[in-house]
Amino acid sequence: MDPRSLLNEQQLDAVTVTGGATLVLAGPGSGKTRVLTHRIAYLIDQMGIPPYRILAVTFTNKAANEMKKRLESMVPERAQSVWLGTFHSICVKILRREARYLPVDSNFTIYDVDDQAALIKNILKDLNLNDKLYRPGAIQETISRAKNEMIMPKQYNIRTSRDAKIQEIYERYQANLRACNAMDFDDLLLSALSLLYENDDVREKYAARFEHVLVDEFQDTNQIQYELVRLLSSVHKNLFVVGDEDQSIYRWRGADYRNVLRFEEDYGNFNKVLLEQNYRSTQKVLDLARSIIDQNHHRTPKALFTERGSGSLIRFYNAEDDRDEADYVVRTIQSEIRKGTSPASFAIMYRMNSQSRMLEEAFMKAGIPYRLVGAQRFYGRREVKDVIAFLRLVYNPKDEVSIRRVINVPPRKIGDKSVEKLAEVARLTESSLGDVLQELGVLGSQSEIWGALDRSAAPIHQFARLMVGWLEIKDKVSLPDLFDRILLDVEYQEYLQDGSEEEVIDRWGNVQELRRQAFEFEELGLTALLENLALVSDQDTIAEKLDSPTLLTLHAAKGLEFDRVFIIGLDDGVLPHNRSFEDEEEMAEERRLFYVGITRARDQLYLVRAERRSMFGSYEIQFPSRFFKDVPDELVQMDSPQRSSTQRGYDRWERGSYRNGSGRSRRNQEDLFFESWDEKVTTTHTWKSANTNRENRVGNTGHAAILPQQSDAPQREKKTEPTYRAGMKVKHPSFGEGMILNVRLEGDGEETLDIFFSELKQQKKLAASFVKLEILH
DNA sequence: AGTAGGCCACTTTTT
DNA sequence: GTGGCCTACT
Repeated sequence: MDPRSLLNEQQLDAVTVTGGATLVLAGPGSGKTRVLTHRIAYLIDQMGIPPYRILAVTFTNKAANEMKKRLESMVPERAQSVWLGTFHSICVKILRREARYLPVDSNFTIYDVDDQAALIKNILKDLNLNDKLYRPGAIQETISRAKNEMIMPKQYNIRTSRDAKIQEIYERYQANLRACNAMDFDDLLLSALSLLYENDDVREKYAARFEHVLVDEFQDTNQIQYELVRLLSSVHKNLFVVGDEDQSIYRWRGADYRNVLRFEEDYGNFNKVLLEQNYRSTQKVLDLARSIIDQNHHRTPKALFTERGSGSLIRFYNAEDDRDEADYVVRTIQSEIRKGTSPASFAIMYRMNSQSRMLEEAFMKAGIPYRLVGAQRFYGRREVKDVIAFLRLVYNPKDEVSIRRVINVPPRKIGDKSVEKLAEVARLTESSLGDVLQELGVLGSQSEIWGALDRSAAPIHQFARLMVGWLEIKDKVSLPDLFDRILLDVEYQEYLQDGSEEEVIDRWGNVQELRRQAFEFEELGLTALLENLALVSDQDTIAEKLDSPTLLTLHAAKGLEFDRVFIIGLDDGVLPHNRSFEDEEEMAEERRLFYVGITRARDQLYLVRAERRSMFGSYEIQFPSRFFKDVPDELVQMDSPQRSSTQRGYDRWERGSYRNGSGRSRRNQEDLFFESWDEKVTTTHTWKSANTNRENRVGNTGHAAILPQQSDAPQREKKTEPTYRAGMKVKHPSFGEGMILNVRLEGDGEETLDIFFSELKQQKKLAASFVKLEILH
């Protein structure tokens, strides 16, 4: 293999650079993966580095698998010995090996968000906390954030009484994880890091082993991951990182692209290589990408260039509504396919998974098969989780979350009361739910616990015996046999029979898919299967070969490329998402997300938006994405019929006529609207009729193109001066007379009023633009 | 203990 | 619009 013939000058520099730390700043499509794989091959083949002394870390399994595949073709056999995987999988590998240093056993279970939520719910029940006030999901996120910042329960900063409660939950949560012999996603990284921090010999062992450490997508590392690679490369100091700050889209997950700057500080005389030649896109695509990303500050400007030629114009379609948007996409693809374009060359990208629905319907109607990445969440399906829970409790009988999940599946007359009783016994005997069940399974009515169980004793005993049976055979029979035995024992197939026919087929099909995986992992065993199930997301399990258009989120699109890319939902509030409106950094990230989407396209890019969009079952008027403001006119060709360029969505943005009508403020108004309505006034009815009216209006006029400017819809009219003052007396059509207590002028020009209504004897918060208030004096 | 019917939150993005 | 979850009934 001669790397010289396959690489450009910059790439070759990166591949062959020696001596310490190297930072490669790689623009999109600049051959980043090629550089990484070639470098690994080069180290093995030319530098004589033993493959097992190389560690390469990626963010997604997809990336890891891709690299594995390429490496395999370059240095056959030897490629397998390279430590190559995601941060999480590498950490698991280390943790299982070094379990003697850990508070868990080597067969620990990995808990996903659902498991975490289940655990938190149990704790909330124990603490008698209202799960409306303490939402398990929110607490889970809070704990996760703390862990990402390396804050342990004891260090948790308490400022409010709620913080105190959260700290208590956090503390119990960690204790329960330990008791369940389990780790959550964050623990995998955090425990690995503290293992290396606290045990010099362990750190030495790994750091001495890894002569070369390579990191992909370095801009997406968080603090913990940064520390991990720093420690793992601390002996040989051959750290090679590849990244692009413009493609950093995981800030919300703790990613900190400033790690690039930290790198520059921590490794004084490092090598820096810029990869600027783009091999993917046409110049038009790159021009657009550049005009979008150049609006972001604090970045290393890159001069991306291509030799692929100018290419065709970016096409823009301003859809009437989200159905029209989906129809446009499908229509366009259909006509291209008829012209001979391969269906697989298309990708449709969107901000939120929920946006795929309309597309799926349109594709189905057109009879075009499609490939959906993520979303559907195979692993989130009830039957899949059930079966995995059975396998997990066999693998790790301390796994209380899994036991609780399936102890009464299929229903065998074991209710909450009985489970709590068992859990109480476990607590008193300082054992686990699994231990208690095992004792019951073995001793039956001889067990001391038996007496306490009354009616549920028999069914519990039955389940316990099954469990003991599985534990006995788990090391003796093959994985598929164990799998079948469990399903037969609990009569799972029969259990799935109720429900509609398609549903049954669907569910059982999912179980069969798991069974197929059990066969696939027959050699590697239960540990590997469960690990794969925990760490490999749906994103990675999509059939590669399918010759169909791909539907995926912008996040999922990173690292991929397609001939023809649609980016849909370019509305303010969708992309950029309205949760980013308040925070400049988050807005910059939305822009990067858009940039990532644009740069996935090789030849043709389509930008699509919709003037109305159904959300939560009702229609909402949308305004064009503010990013349109940075799209140069000369790059765009209009695809919308009956539309002149002045009707192009973003002109309205320029006019500023709806700046106040950003998605965020509209959402707020809606919330306020709901809040302001008393239950007696049948909220939904009022709201629905408002929608129907709006719909009718659109229906009557036929085309959105000849609609009056949506932004001028009367109920959206914005004020720049407060109309109301505290102390004013007003009359509300439903609430009657009231006194204004407080007026707040939001940043977006919206007035929020606190009004005390004397008839209702109630204070209400109202959005001024939403209600017709008569000023009395 | 199981179930039906009503209520509600849901829609960022992922290992 | 819908699925998950709680409550109240059987």
